[in-house]
Order: sequence, then C-alpha cells, then structure tokens
Amino acid sequence: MNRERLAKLNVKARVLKAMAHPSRLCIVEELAKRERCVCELTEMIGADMSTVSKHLTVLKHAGIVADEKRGAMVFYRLRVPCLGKLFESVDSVLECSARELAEASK
Amino acid sequence: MNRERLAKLNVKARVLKAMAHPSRLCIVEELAKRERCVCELTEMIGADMSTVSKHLTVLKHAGIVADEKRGAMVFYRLRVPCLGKLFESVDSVLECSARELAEASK
DNA sequence: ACAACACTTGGCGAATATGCCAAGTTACCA
DNA sequence: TGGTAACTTGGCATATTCGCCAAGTGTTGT
Repeated sequence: MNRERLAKLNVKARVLKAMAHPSRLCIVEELAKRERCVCELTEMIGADMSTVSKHLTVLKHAGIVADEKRGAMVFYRLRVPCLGKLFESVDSVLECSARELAEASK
Repeated sequence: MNRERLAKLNVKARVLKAMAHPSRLCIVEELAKRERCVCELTEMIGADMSTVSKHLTVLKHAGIVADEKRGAMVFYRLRVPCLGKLFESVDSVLECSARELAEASK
C-alpha cells in the first residue's frame, strides 16, 4: 500500500470515527437541521456539559463542525452542507443489511 | 432523548465505527471492487494475518461483509451493494471540508 | 502420515476513548 | 462588584481498541 493511499484512508477514517459515537451522531443529526448552542445539545444528550463539549471538540477537529461565540453562548453548525447524503447512505446500508439478514434467516 | 432514537443512533454508530479504521476502510474499498480471500487482504494491508482476520470479524459482526469458505481459503465480500454511495458521501464531505478550510485561510 | 498453507482464536501489553468532577475563563446582569 | 450562567480544559478511573505472538483447526498436496 502506497503512502498516498494510506494518507487518504487515514483522513477518511478520521471523519467516520468522529461520527462513530451515538452522542456525536446525534449532535451531527441535530446540527443538520439547524445550529445549536452547547447548552441545547447538552440537554438533548443528557450528559455532563463537559462531556458534550469534548464531543464537539472531536467533531471540530475532524472538520465536521464549526463554532461561533455569540455573547456567553457558543453556537455550533455543520461546516459541510452535504452530510445529509451520508446519513442517507448509512440508512440504506442498514436497510440492505437488515434485508439481507432477513433473507438469510428464512 | 427517547429510547427508540437512542437505539437507532447506536446501530448507526456501530456501522460507522466498524468502518472507522484505516485498515478496515481499505478492506471495504477493496471488497467493493470484488471478493477477496484473507490472504490477499493481508498482503495488501501489510499486517499480521491474525490482525486482518480480527478486522474482518468486526466488519462481519457489523453486517457489512459476509464470508464463504472454499477449500482452504475464506473469501469475503460486501454484504451490501450500496456502499459505493457512502464512499462518495465521505469523499464529498472531505472535499467540502477542504474547500471550507481553504476559504477560511484566505 | 506428514508437511505446508490458510485461517481463527486466546491472550497480552500498549495506546485510545469515554465520562465524570473540579477548576478556570468569559460574558451578562443586578 | 459580586453572582450566575455558558463553556472549556485538566485530570483521573474505567473501558475499549489495536496489533502482535503463540497455539489451534481444517485443507491440500506429497
């Protein structure tokens, strides 16, 4: 495996990994609807605010979200508008997978 | 957050997590082209065969790949045909992200 | 029967991830 | 100025992941 390909794989894996956590996925899904402050996300997830803040840091580091401070609050939004397609893809993978499993169990 | 949504998030996160590793992503990309035996994948990745075998177990457990033994060899293939779209999605996320970063650094 | 090949599994140490608490910063308001 | 709310960061304990080696299973070829 050449270096270039490995580098690309690493970057892609990092993006996937950043979303590969229930809370972070939830955050991303919410941000796909509209921007949110940490407070709102914290209440939604039901964890400690510090925990949510760290999840947001992970997403930010992966280039998925951006933050903007307005007054005392920090608003997060998706940096990328095309995440909807990714969700659809994951969904269709799940559907295919479920269908295959159903076939297999017949 | 209600239980049903949490359950869905967990399932989706599990699929993403299974692919969120450079070696596993590489495996999935290869299998998207054609089926492969463990041996071929091992050579491609350049790790111990036991390591590759465990990666394959992870993918199998997530419902992403299926295995079939033929003689002494075990062939793996994608269980789902629609993974190509997911790759495209990840790619476009990366492109958007790169473009945004370029804009931001102007 | 024996050796070689293709895997899988168990196990171990090292590295990473996760989530809470505590402490610090910054903004707002009385 | 003092208090409170909104965050972030550090640190710690616990849990999970990763990759190798060693050992075991099943298959092929001699």
